[in-house]
Amino acid sequence: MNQPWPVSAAEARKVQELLRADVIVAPLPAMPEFVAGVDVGFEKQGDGSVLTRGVITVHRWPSLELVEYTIARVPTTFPYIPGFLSFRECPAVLKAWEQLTTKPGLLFCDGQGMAHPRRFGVACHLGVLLDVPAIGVAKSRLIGRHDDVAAMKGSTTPLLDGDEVIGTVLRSRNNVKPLYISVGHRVTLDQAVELVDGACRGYRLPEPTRWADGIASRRSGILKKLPEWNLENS
DNA sequence: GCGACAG
DNA sequence: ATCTTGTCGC
Repeated sequence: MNQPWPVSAAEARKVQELLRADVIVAPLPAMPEFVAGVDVGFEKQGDGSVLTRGVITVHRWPSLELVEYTIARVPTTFPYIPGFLSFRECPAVLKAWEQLTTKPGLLFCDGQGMAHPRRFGVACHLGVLLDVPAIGVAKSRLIGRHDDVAAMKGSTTPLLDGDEVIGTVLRSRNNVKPLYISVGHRVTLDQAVELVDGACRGYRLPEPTRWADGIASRRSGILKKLPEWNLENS
């Protein structure tokens, strides 16, 4: 887990083609006691440099109450290139993982899992590196085609790349843009969809993702609900 | 060459 | 992702 990190898309591509063989698609044996939301944000520094801010929120299942969260910052080294997002975001997330007191047994990652050109999106990358079950929860499509999804919450339609099912488009809330769900690691697609749907509490994003996203993007709505927000935290 | 393109 | 205000709808 501490090999030289890719610096170019060409190197990153080789890493993806090597690690994709480690992705395991199998049912989660039992629901873990803790699940987590993973997301990333960026901070421009005065000198023009950029810091990547990784956030992991841990929740008890099935109440989804927040039990802990960590924030880690690292210099941003990899550019944003569609298909190579994980190489830009993982370093900060791995650091945030090391800071956790309670290691969760399932990750809700912001981005694609196998619904990726080489079947190795950020959810697969994190799941394999940490060897923890992971689900890809993306807010928009990277690749694949699909029919329109019914407007009612809970509706789904398969995401296809040719004749291969690479994910599921899920309407997590009435009349809102659907979510793109895919397997990250150690879960089946049907399970992933069921878990995401079961983790939604009236909002478009499942709770873990919503909290991690709120903290990573520094939205006051979520920040003010944090246990100790009067101090000089994040 | 042209268009698409997670965050 | 980030830069940014108000506004339409349930």
